[in-house]
Amino acid sequence: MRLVATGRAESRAELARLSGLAASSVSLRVEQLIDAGLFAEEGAGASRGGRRPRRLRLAREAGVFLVADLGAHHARLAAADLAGTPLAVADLDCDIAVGPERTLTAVVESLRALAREHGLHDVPVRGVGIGLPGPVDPATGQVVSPSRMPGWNDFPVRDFVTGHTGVPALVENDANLMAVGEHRGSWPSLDNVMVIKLGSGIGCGVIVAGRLHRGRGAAGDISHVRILSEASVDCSCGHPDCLEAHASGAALAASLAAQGVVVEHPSQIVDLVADGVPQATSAVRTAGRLIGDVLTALVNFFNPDALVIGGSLSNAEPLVATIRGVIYERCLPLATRNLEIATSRAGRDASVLGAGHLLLGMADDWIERVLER
Amino acid sequence: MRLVATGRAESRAELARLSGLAASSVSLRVEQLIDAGLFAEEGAGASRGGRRPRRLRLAREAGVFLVADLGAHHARLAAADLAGTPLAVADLDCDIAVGPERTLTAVVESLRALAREHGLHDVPVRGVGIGLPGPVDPATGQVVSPSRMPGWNDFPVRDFVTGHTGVPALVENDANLMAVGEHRGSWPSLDNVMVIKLGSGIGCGVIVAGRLHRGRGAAGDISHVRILSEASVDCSCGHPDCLEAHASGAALAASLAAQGVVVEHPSQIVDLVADGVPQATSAVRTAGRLIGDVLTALVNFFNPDALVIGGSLSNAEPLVATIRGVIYERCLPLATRNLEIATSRAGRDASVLGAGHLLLGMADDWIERVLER
DNA sequence: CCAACTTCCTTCGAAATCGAAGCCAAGTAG
DNA sequence: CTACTTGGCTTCGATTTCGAAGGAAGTTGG
Repeated sequence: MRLVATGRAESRAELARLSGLAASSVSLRVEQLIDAGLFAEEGAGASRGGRRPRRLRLAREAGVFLVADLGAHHARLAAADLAGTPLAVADLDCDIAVGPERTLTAVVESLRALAREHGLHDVPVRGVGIGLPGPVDPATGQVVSPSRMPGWNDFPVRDFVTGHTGVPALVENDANLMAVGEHRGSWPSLDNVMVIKLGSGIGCGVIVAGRLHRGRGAAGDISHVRILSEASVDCSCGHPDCLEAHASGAALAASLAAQGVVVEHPSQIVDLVADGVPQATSAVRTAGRLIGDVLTALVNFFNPDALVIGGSLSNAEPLVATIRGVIYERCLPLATRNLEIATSRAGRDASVLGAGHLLLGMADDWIERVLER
Repeated sequence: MRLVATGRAESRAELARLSGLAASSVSLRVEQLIDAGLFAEEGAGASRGGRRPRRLRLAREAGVFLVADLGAHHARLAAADLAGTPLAVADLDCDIAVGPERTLTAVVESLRALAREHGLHDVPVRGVGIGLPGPVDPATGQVVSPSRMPGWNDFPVRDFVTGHTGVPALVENDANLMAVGEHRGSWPSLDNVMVIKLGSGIGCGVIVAGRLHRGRGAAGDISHVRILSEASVDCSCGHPDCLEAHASGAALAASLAAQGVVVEHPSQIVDLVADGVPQATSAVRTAGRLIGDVLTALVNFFNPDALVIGGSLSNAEPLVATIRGVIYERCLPLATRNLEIATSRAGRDASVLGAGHLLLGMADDWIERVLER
């Protein structure tokens, strides 16, 4: 089912090749899935020199996932099919600082409304995904010591959402969702990918051997590395000169404000850079150098196949160019020999795709239930 | 077979529990393995409240692995059982700079002699493992752009060794072997482990999700990260102020030599520190601070369960204490909350154990052949 | 147009795997 | 000492999976 959902297989024959199962076993199980209403047959595919395959796809009635990617003041909502492809999206203003109960209740309500408005009432909801701008304990689905989410510490987000919807819930850090989405959407054949999210904060998600690396829940933090800089700035974490305190969108906004240039959102910095405002360009280049320096050590250590730069600031070309330059200059040739450095391709829907992918990964339970019927 | 070799299972019942196979299937296959001479039954184990299990272990005649861990001027040789436990060890002086053919021929010959001398002539050799102090391409078993191994670049080490022995050969970076061995021997239940090898150079191996992370072959490099320091030193890699140029055993020896203290081998630095020679202690503390700074970023990023410090310098207590202090002070609390920082437990035999573990992992082919007979 | 491939998919007997039941050999409680 | 409990291991019929063979539906080249 996963092979069909990810688009890697479109026919029984491809399923057999990729899964390693015998063709006869594949046929049997595909038939079960069709009978259960999860798969649908859709015409014939292109011939590869012999009989044309009968194309398989997920049935529309197989189900949907509802996904919300929360930021500090904003949530991106989506209803997606089981492959993670968005069927309907919406934006919701909400202040995460009002606490988990109110925020999540509003989000779940809006997700339901979204699905209803787009004629999905007859399609069962198979899971809910929540992206949060803070560290999440994968075992419990709780937020742990978030810096900018008052009231959320140790709140059982997963249980709360499952309780209010009755379906499996996935709770994950926003950068991690983005990393899974980028990998699944744009680099599925690469094993090791690093995804940096440059927005008002600096986040990072890591794919190792094709799977999200969570560590003990804190993996992927790159924002509190000490950097070398002339001016000393204290970071919210209590240490001086963290990367985030110098190079995040929020830090850039503050430094621009000190020069008389007022910005409210990181995307406005991108606009200023595009307009050629010199203070903005210079600030962004400095940030790029700092971020690049930190990434140098991580690229040498982790030796990824690709480094993807996303988040709203990734549209500032000088920023990306500077990062790229620093990495190619300072890293070991062996580490950069085959390294792709690219900007996000999936864009804002990467997290939806990522959540869909992870939700499908925990779908074994309900799939089995559906098949038994 | 792997479960028995690693000591995780000692009876058919344990195999069934851990493998997920049905007890009846386990019994069948164990019988095959015993018939083929790979397993042996050995008395009864401790009762867990019912009938006592019949203990299983690898048969002596099942085979041995031959392992050589090469350094710049020295090789550690061992014959090990299929579990990686050393049955016989030896040391060999050899200069790696004479090139791969001569070095490997001598090593293979000495390994054969070692096995012969210890009465293992009747036991089949199932594989040969070679540890090298440079980057190895996992796909081809070749060394790639090693800095201190003249003549080895792109030499097909694996094919050469297989050609001269007729058995599967494993070629791997020395720090990687050590990492696998430490993980397998001392921290088998942890998923994510970082192992640092502090000797005349600085190496690092990474275990992610229980498996060795190789990246594109260069993963685990931490020695060419730029550090901040007053005195500028050029590194062999062409960049200034790499960690290795300041904090490796070789760098420490050079800096001590400049102060009139002559050392030839990193272990002598440990002796000097133990004797309380102030220049040595001070040098080692400075190195610890630099290494700790670099590790801080990596610990935040990778969020391991354990950080193991090995190599000959790991016996210098002030060095380890300084590293530990820097990490606990600078890392995110979330990253250090459950972090173990320990020194090597397996010591010099870690690489042997690691090679054995990896060789058993690629043993499917010959096991199948043995069973078919 | 036709024969000679290719590839896709299903059919059907063989082989592997499972799981319930039962036997075996210990510990344990009275 | 006996009866009961617990866990280890095997037996045997049911189920799943496999793989060779063959039919179906194409392409390719004369």
